[in-house]
Amino acid sequence: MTTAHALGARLRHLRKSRKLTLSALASLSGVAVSTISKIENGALSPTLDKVLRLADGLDLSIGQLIGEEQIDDHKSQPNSRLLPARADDGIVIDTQNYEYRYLCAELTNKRMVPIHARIKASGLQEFGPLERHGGEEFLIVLDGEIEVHTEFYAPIRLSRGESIYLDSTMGHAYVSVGDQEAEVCCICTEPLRVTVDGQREHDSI
Amino acid sequence: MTTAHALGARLRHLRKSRKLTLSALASLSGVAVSTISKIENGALSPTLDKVLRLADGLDLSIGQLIGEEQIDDHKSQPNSRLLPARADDGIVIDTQNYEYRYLCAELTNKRMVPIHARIKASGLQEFGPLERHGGEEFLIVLDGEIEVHTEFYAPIRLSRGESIYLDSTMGHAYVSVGDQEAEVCCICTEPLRVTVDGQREHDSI
DNA sequence: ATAAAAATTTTCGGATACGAAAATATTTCC
DNA sequence: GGAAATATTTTCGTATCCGAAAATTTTTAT
Repeated sequence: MTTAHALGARLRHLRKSRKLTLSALASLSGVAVSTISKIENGALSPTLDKVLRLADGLDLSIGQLIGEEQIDDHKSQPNSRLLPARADDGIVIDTQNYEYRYLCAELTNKRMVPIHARIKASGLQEFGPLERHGGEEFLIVLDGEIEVHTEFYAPIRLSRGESIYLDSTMGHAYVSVGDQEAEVCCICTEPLRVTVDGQREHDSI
Repeated sequence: MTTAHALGARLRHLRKSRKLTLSALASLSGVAVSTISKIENGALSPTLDKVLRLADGLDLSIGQLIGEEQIDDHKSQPNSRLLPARADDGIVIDTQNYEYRYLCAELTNKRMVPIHARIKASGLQEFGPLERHGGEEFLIVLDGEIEVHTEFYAPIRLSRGESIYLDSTMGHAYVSVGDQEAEVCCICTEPLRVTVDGQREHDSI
């Protein structure tokens, strides 16, 4: 198992990147200098106790220290990305039930997936089986009127300006009401990977 | 530090709840029966190596085993929450620049915060200092026309149906263009905690 | 209730983690 | 370059982890 060695390298990297000396980390963590040195060199397999103290001293969770868990600069690091979506930007994807466009798709690594959609289906039987995927979604009606069908709730009508929040793992379908095709904006927390003609869609986040 | 003892209790609980005997877990994890027994009784402080093997045997991350990290049913467990937001639902919050409502606020523990807002400010000097907070946000113009001012980009105009995605840590301000107050829908990935009259707002997620 | 089986704890010797201090290596400053 | 300061590694004695097997406790079956 390469884990012991990997932890050493990782620890050294984390310590150095914070410009800490062995003794600085020793006093932060309460672990002896010599012990940290040996851990970094893979010369011993530390007890949990020491690892926890070190994680604490470095202000990390143990998962982050041993590399199981991502070190999340996401939250603290002030990013400054921005991308507007114009009226007809993006590739239009045409499916049985929706004609939709991913908004701001050029911006990658987003935490939300905004989608503009025109709802073609106007009845549940026309729609087919309910859709389900990971995460949560929020939808707001931009134009027209829709009906939201789900696995566990009675159908819900939404008109222009109204919105809904739901767990995407629950089966769901949006259909237009009336003769006009409704327009909506839907924001998901996870990429859809909807199947189109049996093929998996590209990542959209 | 009560940690050693706590880990023991936790481990025992996790093992029992899976109906595993010491020797069953021993063969799953590769840690000797006697060692597991001692760990459970707090009679020794295990090495990281053993803890990792145990976590692996129990199919947990180390953070989950020692209790730093939630055992996350979130991802696998299919939730089925749903909440529509009607045209005038929710409490209206009136600030200098925006008059806004949290949508679907009755649904808690969401991963996104949807907000409906009317943009009162119509110039940057009227707006005051740029806002900044954690996470990311997506905004779509429902009515009227707005101008997006940010810390690092030239102002961007958006009209009805257009949208923008940005990192909320970057300073930003939305102002209406023209005499009409624009209406927008904004979705954030983290609660805002905007200060109103110096007081921190309640959680909105 | 008693024996047999299974599960857990204890024992004990060898292996190894640990920290203080010594030895070595690296950096800083004339 | 050389001395002083700082940082890191090594040494070594003690404490403790670890696993095999023995001892004990708990469960099962009759």
